[in-house]
Amino acid sequence: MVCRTADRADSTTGAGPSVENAALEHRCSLSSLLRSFAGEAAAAAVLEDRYFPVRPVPGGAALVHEEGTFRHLFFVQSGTFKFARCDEEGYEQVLGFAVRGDMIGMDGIANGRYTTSVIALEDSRAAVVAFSELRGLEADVPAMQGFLHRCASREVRRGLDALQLVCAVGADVRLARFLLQMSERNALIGHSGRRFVLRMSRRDIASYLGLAHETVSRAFTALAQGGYLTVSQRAIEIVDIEGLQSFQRLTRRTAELDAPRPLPGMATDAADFASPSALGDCAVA
Amino acid sequence: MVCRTADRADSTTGAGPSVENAALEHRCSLSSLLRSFAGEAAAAAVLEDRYFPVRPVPGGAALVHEEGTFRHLFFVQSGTFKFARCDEEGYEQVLGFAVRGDMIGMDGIANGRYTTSVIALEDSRAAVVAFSELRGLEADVPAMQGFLHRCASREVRRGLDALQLVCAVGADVRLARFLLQMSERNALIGHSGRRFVLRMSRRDIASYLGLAHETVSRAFTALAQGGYLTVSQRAIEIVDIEGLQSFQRLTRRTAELDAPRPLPGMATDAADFASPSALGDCAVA
DNA sequence: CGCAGCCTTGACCGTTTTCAATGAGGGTGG
DNA sequence: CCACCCTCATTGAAAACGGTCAAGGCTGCG
Repeated sequence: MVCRTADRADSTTGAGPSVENAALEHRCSLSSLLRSFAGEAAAAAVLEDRYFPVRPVPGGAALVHEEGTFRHLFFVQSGTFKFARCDEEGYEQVLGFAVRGDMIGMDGIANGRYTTSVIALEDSRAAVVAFSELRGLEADVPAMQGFLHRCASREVRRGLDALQLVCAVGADVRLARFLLQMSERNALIGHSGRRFVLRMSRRDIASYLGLAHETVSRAFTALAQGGYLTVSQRAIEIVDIEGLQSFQRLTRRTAELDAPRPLPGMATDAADFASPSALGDCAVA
Repeated sequence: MVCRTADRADSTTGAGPSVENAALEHRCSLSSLLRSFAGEAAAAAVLEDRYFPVRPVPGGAALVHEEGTFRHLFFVQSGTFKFARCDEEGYEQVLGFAVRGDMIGMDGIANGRYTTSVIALEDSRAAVVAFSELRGLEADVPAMQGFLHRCASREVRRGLDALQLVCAVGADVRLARFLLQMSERNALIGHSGRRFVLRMSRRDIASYLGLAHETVSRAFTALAQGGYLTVSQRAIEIVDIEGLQSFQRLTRRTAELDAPRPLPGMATDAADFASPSALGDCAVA
């Protein structure tokens, strides 16, 4: 499964403290965790540091199994994971991807079982934190206040973004949105937003976008011919990011924008708006 | 449309003000909140009860605006809401629905702004709780321990379910999945899972499923002709729920089921299933 | 009663899926 | 070291599916 990824090295050492010896390879401090997941300020506010084990996951192996008992949350340190569910026929539906800075396992809290498998796409590492311990930490460490809530909120938002990505448009627009999203996430963790290597197969992308993998392939060549990007296997370079962004806005169903509902009740709430101007009228035409 | 409702605005400010006379219509106790959202046990454990304002939202009006400042979480008491985003062309993408027992607003915690509009599909009511107050409650009231985490987890899971629903299949299978999901949620809140009335228009369903509304209409008649259900406008009766469930499993791409990956790293996670030691073995081969 | 949305149905056309064939890259074992 | 196998990616061609356009029925409301 390929680790010809020279570029991975730096990302590994990225946030951590001194990764000098083997011992630290497999541990991760609370402060470095907070640095990645809650910002520098929170990390600096940690007085008494603590350490968590880090689990290395070889490419293709599972970090979490669908239906597995929930006990831990995971924080991606390096590498890439995919979330997936299998229906009983064995068809695998990819539901998302996680890179450094993403939390894994939230979905398990409610019912005590994870609801998706989480599989490494390359050799990866994730800090392992028992949920119970994390809750104790939230109570004890001021800098941790609301940590889980913010992580959870991010997850929810990411889910909504993913939904919006998948819905409502043609194949190449979907792919454009996907690539822009990957670009953005790459940039967020300090990599290039213009040049990057996709760590997932075409088939994974296709599953995620709800398309046939051949269609994804064709969409790639279409975007390349459109001059938006160059593709060489999984290596992507976005050469016209603005063009791609405006292309991505294209929605097929432009006809429906009229839906001029006169709105029966009116009582929306000014209060939710900070500023008076507000884009308020969006929802309710 | 706009808010000629300047007067109503105060209801947003939450906790405090004039909830005096209309009284119980517009208030909701902490214990009843917990009953719906965390179970009877939690509700019974409340010693000192408290009350939250309940906001009535007429059908078609917005409870929350995309981009609105995050201050409150909402707990649906009655009625139905849809989550939606508008792209700049004005096309409305529906991202989900909420009924009694669902929480609204989680997505706002991370960045201080809501990321979707939330619009009532019929006359509805939602309890309004300031986030800050809720956090205080979690600290003070034992029965509230972990309340937000569980709610958040449910949201995450719901998002994943929605994603899975939308992806990867033909139109009528999507509709079948949607209806089964609605059925299940209806049953969860004590209504019939066999007969129910959809509160959203075909267009909303279509947007949610990423289809044209005509296609949704055709899918309804297809399922009806298949003998799975009867449809009269928005009233649904599922007559063959097992049949519908097995139909829903049909994935187009059945060819891919072969993908018999022997899963290279297998070491996966005995840890996740296994006992307490769990984290010890992070050094999975 | 008549208007306005909503839902349904039909026909046509474009996109995507499916089936099939080919080539590139990597790993394994002779 | 090379042949072989396997997976991944790409491309072509035919067929199916869903989208778009258009028309008509249904329901609720003024």
